[in-house]
Amino acid sequence: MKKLKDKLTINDIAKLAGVSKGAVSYVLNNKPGVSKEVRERVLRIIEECGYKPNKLAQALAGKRTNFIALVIPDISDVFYAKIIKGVERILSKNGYFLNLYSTHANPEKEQEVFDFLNTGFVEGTIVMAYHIEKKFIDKMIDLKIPFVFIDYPYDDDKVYSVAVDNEEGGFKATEYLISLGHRKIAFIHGSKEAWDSEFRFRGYLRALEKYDIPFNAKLISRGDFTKEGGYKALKELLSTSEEFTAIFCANDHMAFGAIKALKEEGLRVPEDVSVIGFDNIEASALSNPPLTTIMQPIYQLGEVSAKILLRLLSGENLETKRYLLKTQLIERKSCRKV
Amino acid sequence: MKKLKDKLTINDIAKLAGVSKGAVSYVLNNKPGVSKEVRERVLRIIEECGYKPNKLAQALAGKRTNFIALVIPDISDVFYAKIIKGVERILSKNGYFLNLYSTHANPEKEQEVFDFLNTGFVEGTIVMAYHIEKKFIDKMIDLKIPFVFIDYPYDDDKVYSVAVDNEEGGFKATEYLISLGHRKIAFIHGSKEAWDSEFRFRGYLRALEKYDIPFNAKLISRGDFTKEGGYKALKELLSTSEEFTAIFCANDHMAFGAIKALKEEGLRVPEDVSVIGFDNIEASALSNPPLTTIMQPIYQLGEVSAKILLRLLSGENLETKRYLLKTQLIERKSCRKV
DNA sequence: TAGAATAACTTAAACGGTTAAGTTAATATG
DNA sequence: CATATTAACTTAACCGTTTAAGTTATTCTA
Repeated sequence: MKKLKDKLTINDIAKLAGVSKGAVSYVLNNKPGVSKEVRERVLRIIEECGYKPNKLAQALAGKRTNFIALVIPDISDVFYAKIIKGVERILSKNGYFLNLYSTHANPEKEQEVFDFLNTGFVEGTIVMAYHIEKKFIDKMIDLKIPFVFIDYPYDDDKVYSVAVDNEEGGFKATEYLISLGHRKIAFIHGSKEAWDSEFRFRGYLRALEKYDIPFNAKLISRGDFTKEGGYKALKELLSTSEEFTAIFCANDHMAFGAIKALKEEGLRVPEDVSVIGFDNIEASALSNPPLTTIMQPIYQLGEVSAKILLRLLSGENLETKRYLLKTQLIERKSCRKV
Repeated sequence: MKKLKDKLTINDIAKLAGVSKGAVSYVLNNKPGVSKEVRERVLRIIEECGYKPNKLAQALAGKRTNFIALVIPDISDVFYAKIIKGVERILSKNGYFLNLYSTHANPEKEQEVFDFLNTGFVEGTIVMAYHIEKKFIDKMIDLKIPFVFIDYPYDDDKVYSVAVDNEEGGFKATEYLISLGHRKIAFIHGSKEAWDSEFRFRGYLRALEKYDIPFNAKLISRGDFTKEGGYKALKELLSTSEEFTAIFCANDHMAFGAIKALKEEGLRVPEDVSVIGFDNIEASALSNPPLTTIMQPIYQLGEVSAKILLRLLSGENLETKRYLLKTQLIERKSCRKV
C-alpha cells in the first residue's frame, strides 16, 4: 500500500498527464521538444497538484543547488549579522539560498565546515574570518569552490577579499580632529592582535604626518576594545600628565569607557576633551554626548562580497582580487573646535 | 579523458580498495558485513584520498539531509541574531546545519520560502515570525515537516511555539517599581499593532491590581518603540500635568526617549522620576544613567525551540505545545526608592 | 513520390549514494 | 560427513531528477 502522504514525484505527474517523465522534465525546464498542448496540460496538472521537483534529485542530476555557504565566527555579533543581511539582499535576489556555519574560532568546528563544503551541497562560499590561518586558506583553495573573504587583513592575490579601509578610516578620524584645531591627539589601541586597530593607527600616523604634527608616543595607550579597556587606557593616559585635547579611540566601546573616565576626572566632553570613536554602533547615537565616530560600510561589505561571488559563480575571472571599502565620518556631539 | 579535478566517488574508493561500492558504503556507515581487514583498508584509502561522500546522493538515497530551515524577518536585528545563535548552539551540536530564509514580511518571498521547504531539502523548520497570518500556519502544517514557532503570540494547540512571557515581564517591572514605593506609575505603549507591548501592559495592570493601586488612564501614553516615539509619548504625558513618579516603557528605546524628554523638562532620573525599560538592549548598560530594564531570555528562546524541534525530529509527540519563557529584572541606576 | 529533415515524443543511462536480496566459502551442527 | 548456519561479501534495484540517444509520425524537399 502506497503511503498517502508521500510526496508527488515527476513520475506521478507523468502518469497523470499520460506522458513520459522525460517530457515532464522538459516542460519543467522550459526546454523545447514538447507540443503546446502537452506543455499546457502538464503545467496545469503540476499547478493543480502543487507538485515541486525534488531539489536533491535535481542537484544530483547535475543541476545547481543554489546554495551559498556563509562561514562566520559569531552570528549574534551585530557586525556579522549586518554583513549577512547585505549578502542576503544580493544573493536571494539572484535565487540563491544561504547556509550558515558558525566556527566560533573553534578548529574542530572549522574542520566540520570544511567537510561539509566538500560534500557537493554548496556552490560558493563567503567567509567572514577575523582570524585566518594560512592552512584554512589553502584548504579553501583546494576545495575548488568559488569563495570570497570578508574582513581579510592581507593583501595577497591568492584569494578574493573585501574589507573596510581601516587605514583610511583612521586617517579620516584624525584629520577631522585636526580640522577642528586639535594638535594634541591621543590614540587608544584595541587588543594587541587586532589588525584592524593597527590599520586605524596607521591612518592616525599618516594624518599627523600630513599636517606636520610630531608623533608623541606618550599619547598612545592600549585598551582591548571593551568599555572597561577604554576606561583603563584613559586613566593611564591621564596618569602620565601628558596634555591632550582630543582622543581617537579605535572603537566606540572604548570611547564610552574613555568618556566615563574623563567625566570622573571632572573633564567635560567635548568642552574639555573631544572624543571620536570607530564603528558607529547603535549605542553611539544614544549616548551622552552622542558620539562622533567613523561608520564602517557594513551592509556594503556584504553586498560587494555577494556581487563578487555572483560574478565568480558565472565563471568570470576578475582582475582585481582585493576590494577596500571607504568609511564615513558621522558627526555628532563629542568633538568640538578648539 | 577523465577530468583530474573530478571529485572522488564511492566507486573510485571501491576500485582502489578492490571491493564493491556496497562494501564501501557499509564501512562508511559503520554497518556489519565487512571483515576487519577490508574495513581498515577502506578506511585507510578514504583517509588518504580525503574522500567525502556526496551528501546530495546520500540524502536522495533516503538518508537525512541534516538541514534545518530558519525563517526570519530580519537577520540584522540583534534580537533575531541572538535567537539564531541559541538555535545554532543546540542544533550544530546535534549535527544539523542551518539554512537561512529572510522573508522581510514580503508575501512573495514567503511563497518562495514555502516552495523551498517543499523540495525535500529540509528536515525541520524554525519560524521566527512576529506577524503571522493564518494562511501561513496552515501551509506550514500541510508541509508535514516538523516546525516550531518562535515569538508566536497565540496560544493554540495547532503548532508548537516558544515565546517570552511578556505579561509576566510587565508584571515584574511594575511590581519592582511598586516595591520601591511608587504608586503613580505611567506606562508607555509600543506601536498599536504590537501584541508584545499589549502583553506587557496586561502585566502592568495585573501588578496594579495585586497591590490595590487604582488604574489611571491618564498615565497611559503610546509611542512606537523608537526613541523619538518615547520622547513624544512622555511629552504628552507631561502635558496632562498628571503626576507620576515612575514610568514603565514597553521597550528600552522608548525609555531613552522618555529620559531625554524628562531631562529637557529639568527632571532628573532617577531622583525625580524612575524609569524602567524592557529588552535590555546593549545601549541600556551604556546609557546615562544605566537603564534598569527587563531582560528577555533571547538565547534561551532559540535553545528551547531547537530542543523541541530535536525531539519532534526524533518522532516524539510532545504533550505541551506552548512554551513561555520567564524574563529577568536587570537592576541598574534608573530607578530608586521614594 | 521516395528520401531527408524535423517535431514530438520515449527510453534509458547517468548522478552517487543506500540497502535488500543474492551468492559464495567457511564454520558449526547433528 | 551431509546439511544448516553464518560471515563476508557482490549485485542490482532504488531515490527523483536530467539529458543524450533512440523512435515514430509528419512535413518538407527534389
